[in-house]
Amino acid sequence: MKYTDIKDESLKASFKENATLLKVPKNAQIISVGDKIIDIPFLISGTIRVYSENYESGKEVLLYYLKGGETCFMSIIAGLGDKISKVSAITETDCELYSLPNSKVKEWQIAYPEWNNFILGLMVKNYTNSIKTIEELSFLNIESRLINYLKKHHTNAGVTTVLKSHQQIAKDIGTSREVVTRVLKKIKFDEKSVVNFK
Amino acid sequence: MKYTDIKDESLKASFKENATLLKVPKNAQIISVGDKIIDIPFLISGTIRVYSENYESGKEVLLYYLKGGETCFMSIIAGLGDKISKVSAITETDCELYSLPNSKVKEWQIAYPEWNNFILGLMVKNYTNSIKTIEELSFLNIESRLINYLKKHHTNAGVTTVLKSHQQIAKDIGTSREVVTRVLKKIKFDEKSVVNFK
DNA sequence: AGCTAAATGTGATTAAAGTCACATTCCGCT
DNA sequence: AGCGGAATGTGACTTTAATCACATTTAGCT
Repeated sequence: MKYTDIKDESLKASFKENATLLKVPKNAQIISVGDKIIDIPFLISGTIRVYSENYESGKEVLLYYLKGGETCFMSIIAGLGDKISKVSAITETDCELYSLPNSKVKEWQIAYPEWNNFILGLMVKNYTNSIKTIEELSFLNIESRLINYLKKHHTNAGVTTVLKSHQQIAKDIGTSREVVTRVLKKIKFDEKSVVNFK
Repeated sequence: MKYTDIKDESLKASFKENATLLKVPKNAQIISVGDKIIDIPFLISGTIRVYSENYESGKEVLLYYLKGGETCFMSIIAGLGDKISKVSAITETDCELYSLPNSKVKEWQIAYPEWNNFILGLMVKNYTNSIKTIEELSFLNIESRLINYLKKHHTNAGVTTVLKSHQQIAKDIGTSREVVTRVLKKIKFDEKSVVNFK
């Protein structure tokens, strides 16, 4: 469920009242590890990449992408907990978003049953997703993980088209550029492939 | 926060009223992938291992252990969502637990602010934990993962003592028994080691 | 004490993925 | 059209961990 689907008029009014509309340019570092989380972003348009990074190795893992109508569960978690972000987030395109003080999350849970449902829905979706990621990392080889990635991150509805560079894909699945190039070439010639290339 | 810390008398009474006390023997498969989740376990005593398994490879990954006073967040998630478990759980020792119909989780969230806080606390703890697992799987080699595992799963307060066989440890961190044996031997001789062995 | 099964130890080999080093191709720009 | 930087392609090599195939040790039991 998206925050844009909220029906309760009074809740909608509260949201408007407390949220600040922000425009953020492409490639802006919205959150870095260690930042204090005071506001929760509710995306109107654009794409935000939420990821975890390891400074020693320079490696990253994608946690999820945020698109219009979505909000960052990790920010909600940080806002409810110690307020310190364990992850980073960067805009991949120009973005418009509402910025909501994290105190509202808890406050509205008591005041608005619909908000409570919304948060529970986020919790189910995001936790399930993180378990899936753990399973992928534990059980699948790079080829399968790449195939899953392509299926998940295509842009057109029917045809699977990924508009990213091999480098970007490599960062998302936590491997190197060469490996992506090689495996991608292998997949092209394999029957397995459900993915169409340019 | 543990469920045993709940203060609200009326909530405590509701819990007593709706929960069923169960005794489960050692090595009982409490939940398997695909099972319908109707009840949420609240552990009184004993240890339950919650894990994800891959049938093709026979591999597993530990998600977490449950001990006295704890409850299974994955069950709560399943109970709130499609009710189908994506994970498995087995008792590692004889266990005593309260079994609570999953419908109460949502119901009490509205009725009892303390319950709402309890669920939010679980959410923060479990989500944070799952992100940590993702980071470990992505960034650390087996040696570091094993060290982290030993630190986390020791039994005595001061001295790190793990009472499991190499086979069990291997299952938990998703590798093979030989690798655990080898790495464990290496760690013993390394300065790195913070772990005491028998 | 002696038997057995479980647990641990270890070398050799294989497989998967990461790294290095460089060639080639593509694409935006004036 | 042509220049330059980004993106892709590829061989060779290294590293890490998994697998195989046994040997040895330990612990529980009568």
